[in-house]
Amino acid sequence: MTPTIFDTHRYHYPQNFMEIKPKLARLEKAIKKLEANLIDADDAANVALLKKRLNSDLGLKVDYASELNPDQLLAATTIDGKVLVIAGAGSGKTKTLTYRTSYLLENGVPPKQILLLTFTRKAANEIKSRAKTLLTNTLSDEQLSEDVLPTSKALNDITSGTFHSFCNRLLRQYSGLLGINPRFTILDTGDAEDAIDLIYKEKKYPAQTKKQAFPRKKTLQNIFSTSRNRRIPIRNLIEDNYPDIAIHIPIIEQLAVDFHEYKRANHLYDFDDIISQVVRHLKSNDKFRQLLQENYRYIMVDEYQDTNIPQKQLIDLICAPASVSLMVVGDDNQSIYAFRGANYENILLFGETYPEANLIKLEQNYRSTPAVLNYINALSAQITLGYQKQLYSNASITGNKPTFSRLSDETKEAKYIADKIIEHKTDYDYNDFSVLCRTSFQSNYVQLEFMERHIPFIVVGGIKFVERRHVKDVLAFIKILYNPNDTIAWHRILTLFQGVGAVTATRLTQAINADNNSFEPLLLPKFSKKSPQLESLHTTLTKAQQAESVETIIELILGFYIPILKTIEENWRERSEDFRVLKNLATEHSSLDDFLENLALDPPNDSVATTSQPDENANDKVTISTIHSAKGLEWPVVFVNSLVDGITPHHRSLDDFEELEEERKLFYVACSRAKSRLYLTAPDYFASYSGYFDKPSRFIAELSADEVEVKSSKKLLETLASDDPVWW
DNA sequence: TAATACTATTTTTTT
DNA sequence: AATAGTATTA
Repeated sequence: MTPTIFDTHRYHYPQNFMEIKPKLARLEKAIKKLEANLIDADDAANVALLKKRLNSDLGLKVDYASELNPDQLLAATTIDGKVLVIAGAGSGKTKTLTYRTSYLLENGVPPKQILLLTFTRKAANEIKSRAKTLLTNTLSDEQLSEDVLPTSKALNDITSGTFHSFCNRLLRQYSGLLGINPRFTILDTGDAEDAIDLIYKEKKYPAQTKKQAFPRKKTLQNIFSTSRNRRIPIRNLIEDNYPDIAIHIPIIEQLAVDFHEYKRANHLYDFDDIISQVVRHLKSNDKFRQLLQENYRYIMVDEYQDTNIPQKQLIDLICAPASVSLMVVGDDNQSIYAFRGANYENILLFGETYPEANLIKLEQNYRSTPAVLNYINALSAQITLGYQKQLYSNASITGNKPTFSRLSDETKEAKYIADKIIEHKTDYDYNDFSVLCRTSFQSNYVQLEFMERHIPFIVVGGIKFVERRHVKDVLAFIKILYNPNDTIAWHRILTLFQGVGAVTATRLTQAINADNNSFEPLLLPKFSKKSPQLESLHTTLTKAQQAESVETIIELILGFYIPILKTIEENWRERSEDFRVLKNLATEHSSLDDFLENLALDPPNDSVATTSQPDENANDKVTISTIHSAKGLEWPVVFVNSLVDGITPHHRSLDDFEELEEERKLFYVACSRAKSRLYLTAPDYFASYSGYFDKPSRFIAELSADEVEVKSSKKLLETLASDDPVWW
């Protein structure tokens, strides 16, 4: 093997490899087991099987065999049993799911029996609409009117969406059977943090010590969520990952219980509850479980590598009967959501969970040039654990090798990217470029540079529309109208007023809930004397309650809220722009619950404020995105910046083997977005409160120069040549 | 006692 | 920029 680009001995690697060795051994065993059940399109027996499936007199309308490659064809037409499809980057995963959906319908599977779970609602809708096109466009008008139209209409009856939207619907639809209130509201992460904070302050737990501060609400929410999604007791989680706060464990454990009870009492569900509560009901309620097992007979799960334990349990509970068909699709190289509780082991242990399961691999890549493909295959080889895979392409033109350039600082790095975009602009549109960043902060210099150079761009990732303070405020009003028990929303609104603080807000909320959720306590002198606005809040809410449409409700709320916003935010005018977006969204929804559900579970990620020049070049823009938000997307020219060890991989992941592996996969995701040109860049150093980083990313250093062209500055070599003490 | 003004500290990725 | 803790004001 050719020597690596830089000396990797200069990086320190995690030391906990030995501790997790037994776990890795178990995973390896499960992988081997499933590899033995590989259905390979090269196998003559499988080819014969395919012919039998397709050549019989089923009268299939779509010509599956000529439109799919042999492996895709196997995946699309294997409809019985449990199957894992490993779909490499750019291997036509969505296409395969589309054709499989169409194949199921053509084989007479009732659409109501199909459940399609995806990572985003957009992905689900894309599969459905493409399947519809497939079933209608390929046929003559004559055929269309006869048998296919009903089939394509049937697509509307397929249950599809994200895990969260599916479970949310179940909870509301089966509320009677489950004995719960269907008019619950959803707490996003920020709301959950506020709730935890509120409970902590109300309960006045005895302080354990003053020496070590009690953790922040954000940390607490994170601990609770991770504990549930990864099934790790709070105590173990804190001892392992937050040793500083171990002294507070008893209170944190109590707080977790109180938080849970609080949510149940007030009909509040956080993101984790939505899934976990359904799982809990599935386990304990036989009727509910049987009902779902009878309803859903053909289940497809996309992005399986990013499922967490409760999501896996949900699938397993519904798919328990052998007769239920399950196909999970994913790429173990692209599991990048462990921080959110995703468990990369799920996809690796599929063969252990379902001993009879089969494996199909899609390895032909339709996205990248061979030069790019060589590079991402080399990256893939660095990933320790996973299914055997080698992406290949039939493209004849090799294309350009990815390049790695080191610039003196972040400004120069941004300039370099802008220069390259201008250089290539003659051959490409702005739409064809994207800049992918490890953290949203890493895009700041790029944004500034683009603004100066008048390069239009759109920012994806980072603070989202619904997380903006003023949007959350307005939504709080709507939540109250839907679920007057939403104490978190009440608290948010009441503390907006001068003269009303946490204490008054809590008392008032309690008074309202105690009065059968009537708004009358707002008018009680003991409260109304605190702020004159309480009375006008009462008027506004009462009017809004009688309003006909979501739009009217928002108009009423804005009339009340904007004057308040003026007093608390300097840039209220700018912020008010977002309300236009909100009103537009409102027109798309007929009911409050529909509107709230969509904002919580399928939030719009682009808002007006994050685009550079409104209207001008309206549709031709460079995408600046976090790597996470870029998953599943592709661009002809991709830049990956900040490739400094400490940013990519992130310094918080350097000490843990599994976390470092995830960073590696994250880099793999970034690079595999590129179709023909891949530019990797790093500044000479990066300095912030978190540390000083000046080595190029180890992910660059580990590879040989065969796959990547290094355009190194002198500084890079100097950095690596100096004999730094290891603890630097 | 409650609200708010001020100060020090901390910010990876997100359905 | 947001949060937590502390000091000050009503």
